[in-house]
Amino acid sequence: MSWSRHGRDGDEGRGKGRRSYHHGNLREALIEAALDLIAAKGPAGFTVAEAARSAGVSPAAPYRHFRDRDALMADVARQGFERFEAFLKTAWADGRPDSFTALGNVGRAYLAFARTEPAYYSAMFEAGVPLDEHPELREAGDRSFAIVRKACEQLSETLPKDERPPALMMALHIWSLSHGIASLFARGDAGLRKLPMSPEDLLEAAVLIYLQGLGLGRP
Amino acid sequence: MSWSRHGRDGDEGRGKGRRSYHHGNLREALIEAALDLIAAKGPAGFTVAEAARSAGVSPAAPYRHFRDRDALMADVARQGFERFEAFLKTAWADGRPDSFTALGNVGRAYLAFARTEPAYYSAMFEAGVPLDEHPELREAGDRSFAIVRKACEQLSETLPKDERPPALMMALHIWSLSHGIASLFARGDAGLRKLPMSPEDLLEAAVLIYLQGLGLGRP
DNA sequence: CAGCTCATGTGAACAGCTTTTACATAAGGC
DNA sequence: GCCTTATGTAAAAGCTGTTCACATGAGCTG
Repeated sequence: MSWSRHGRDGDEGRGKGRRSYHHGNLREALIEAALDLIAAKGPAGFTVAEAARSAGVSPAAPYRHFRDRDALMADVARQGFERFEAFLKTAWADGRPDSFTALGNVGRAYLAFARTEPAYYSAMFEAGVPLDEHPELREAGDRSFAIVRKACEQLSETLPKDERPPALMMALHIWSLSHGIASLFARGDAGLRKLPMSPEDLLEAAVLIYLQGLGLGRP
Repeated sequence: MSWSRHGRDGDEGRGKGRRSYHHGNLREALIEAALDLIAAKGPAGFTVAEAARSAGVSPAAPYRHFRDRDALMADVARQGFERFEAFLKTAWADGRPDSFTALGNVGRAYLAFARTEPAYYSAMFEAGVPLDEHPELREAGDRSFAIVRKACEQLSETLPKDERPPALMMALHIWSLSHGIASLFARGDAGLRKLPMSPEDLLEAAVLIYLQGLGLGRP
């Protein structure tokens, strides 16, 4: 919340208590405000005007930093994918202690991200930002996917060469499963379906069964 | 498109060429207009005003039939779930020729619906209609899910009693997988990710591997 | 058929949103 | 110290959702 404005400190950060004409860090302040709004009212409830208000600037100011509403949303999503990638990478931990366990950790991390950062997750997957008009978004998404792909590759290679399933397909399956569970049962808290078990357990069971079917049972 | 207005015919249906004061079938005309708009511009692009315009009535008229924008969207989604249920039920075909094959047909039907009715699918899963405020929506969704559950039950029962996986869990897994693939790769045509295989093949492979893992390989 | 009632439409209005335009301000390099 | 340029404002146009009082006419009741 303390965006600091070029290092000078003062009593800013209290909503409209801004003194200088220039904000100093409006771009990030807007993204942060957008995140709060999306978390509170869903991706459709986010408005440029309210983000501007919450950053203490006029409704026109955001357009110095973003072409339009979609561009702001796309930037939120891009930032989300970057954090997502880092989060998954940490969970994967270069395949330690073993690729089987590590892949399970990636799955849990996927759901944990959807649950603890529902605003990012919404912007990334549910805001309907057209990927064709925001190629940087697609690339950021691909980088996240690459982690899962890498994990599947490494796990697949624990099998003898002629029994290895195609890693790309595995990755697509596990990604789809995780995304399905996340968007049906594990995003935020509003308007979601109830479940007789935790989403994490549901995903873990599915992955175990799936890997069993590939001949990749627990080592 | 020819809503017929109490059976009388004339040259209506040409946009604003309506003669009588009362529309006669506004409710359904609005739902149809909403579907077209959602299909064309996504769930966020749909506006009550434009739906009213396309039905040839004033912007206030829709509020005689729907409490607000969300209520209209929820009704579209409800209708979508009803068609979805019927569609899945047909694909299931009471488990013929055998429950294994029939479950595969249900999966294909799931994706086919998402692809051929992207507007319904959007309204059902991506519009962010709060389920708590529209219980009839949740119930309609549950009825669709029940088909998948039934299919899993019947397939599970082809195994000896002590080897049967819990049908509810199976159904959740397969539903999540289908939904994940549908929303990542198989809805409409805009802004989606490319795939090295058809979504149908991707899903079929996943389900086969999953069932294999449960000890439910092809009979 | 006359008349009443009620569902369903209209028009006008308000508030809020997105986005553009012309103008204001200040930061930083010459 | 001045000039350029990035970044802010105010005002406006054209949308939107939604509500209000009022208009219309379909169908029942007598």
